[in-house]
Amino acid sequence: MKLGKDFYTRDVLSVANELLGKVIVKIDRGNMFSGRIVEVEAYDGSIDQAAHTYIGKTKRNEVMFNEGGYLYVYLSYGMHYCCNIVTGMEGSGTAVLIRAVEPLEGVNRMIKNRFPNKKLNKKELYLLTNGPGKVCKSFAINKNHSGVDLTGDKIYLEDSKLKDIEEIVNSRRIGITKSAHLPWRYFIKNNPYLSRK
DNA sequence: CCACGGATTGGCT
DNA sequence: GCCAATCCGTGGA
Repeated sequence: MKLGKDFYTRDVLSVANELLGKVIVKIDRGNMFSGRIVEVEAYDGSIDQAAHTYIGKTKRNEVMFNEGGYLYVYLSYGMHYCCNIVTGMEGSGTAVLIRAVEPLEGVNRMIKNRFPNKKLNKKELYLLTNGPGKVCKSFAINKNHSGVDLTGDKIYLEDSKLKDIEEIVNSRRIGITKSAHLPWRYFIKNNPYLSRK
């Protein structure tokens, strides 16, 4: 079942927690990609200097000020796209970065997107979507998808339960220097598709 | 106008 | 473990 508006228009930390285990789906001209979310990070412009929205509304970050339920995509280090789930009420400037997923459907096409001329062995399959840039590359998500309505049918999330044995843990966020102490990275303990242990 | 640096990745040591 | 690649948003002159 597709997650509705109410799921997204809540506080960012609750959404971040509950995104774990949910399935992100992209349908592009009949091609379906899907993956189970296993690692996320929360960003909150009101108190978090690492959030793009901390400096106020600009052309780049305006989508992140939408009400919850939109996709915010930005270019990282000049070469990788990263995608976020916008949360909260309009103007809150909060979002959850998707850092890693477990590939489900469309795996062969993901491999093509990530490694155009390469055959993968079993170990390399774990490198397909274990990082925010890798997820976007596999799913062919780019800046054109920034602002996509997640209650539509291009990109959306499906409800799904965590397995009984799975445990959610948290840590500091990865790759930032500002507000680095905030423990806003959430992930499924011991999942093989994490970007880091 | 220009300089700086970042929510990353992959290849090499 | 270290570091280059590569772009553009942002802020200061």
